[in-house]
Amino acid sequence: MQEIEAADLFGALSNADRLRIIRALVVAGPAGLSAGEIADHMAASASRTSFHLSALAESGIVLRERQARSLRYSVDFLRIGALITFLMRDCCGNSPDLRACCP
Amino acid sequence: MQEIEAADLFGALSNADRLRIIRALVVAGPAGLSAGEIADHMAASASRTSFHLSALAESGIVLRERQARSLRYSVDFLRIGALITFLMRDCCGNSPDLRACCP
DNA sequence: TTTACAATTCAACGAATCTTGAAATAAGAC
DNA sequence: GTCTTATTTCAAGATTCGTTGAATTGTAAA
Repeated sequence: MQEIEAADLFGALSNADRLRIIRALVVAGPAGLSAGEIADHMAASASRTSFHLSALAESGIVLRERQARSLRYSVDFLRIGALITFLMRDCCGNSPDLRACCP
Repeated sequence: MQEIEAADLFGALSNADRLRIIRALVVAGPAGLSAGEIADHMAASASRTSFHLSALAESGIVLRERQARSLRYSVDFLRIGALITFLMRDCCGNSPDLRACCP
């Protein structure tokens, strides 16, 4: 992963609303959640939720698929895993100090 | 770690210049680098480098210590480790899918 | 085809971020 | 003390981000 791509992914994670969305999607599992369910979960407006979902989808952290009238979102674990790998290996030199801090 | 704190840390990582600074500091090891050495390494102006260093220091990802006329910066591995732990455990539910993606 | 529902897009605005170059601060050398 | 070096801070401008509410698109049901 290149630095610019990693920076974009970190940018997608740099907002508390978006972190809460990701957590909800992880709990939901592979089936994911609809945009409306996510908005309910966050007690946020539809447009605000959609704004954040678009940021996550554009970065590739979440996947989106139409299902009848709803759009279903789910987490892309491969992408998050690639980001963690970047942080530990490419960015932080796979340092023993870091490994020790991340059990 | 709380969501807002994690979001701030991700924000500190959401810039390619700052990722390059971190990489240089990791390579430099515990001794760290002075602000001037970092600016040379990045081929960026002193003020621009200082702006990004302040962002990293304020988030706590890097530590700063005066040494004669220089300010010496170094990485705080504990803080990065705590962020990775948040991402894998608190945010992503310690999912086996994620563990599998992050060897 | 009309109606209702699900979700996004748009327009507007304020807030935050990033860059640049000039000015100010901090610390040591002379 | 003055001078020099190292770094930050300031001011200005451009860009991007986040929120709100209204308008729009897409899909299915009646």
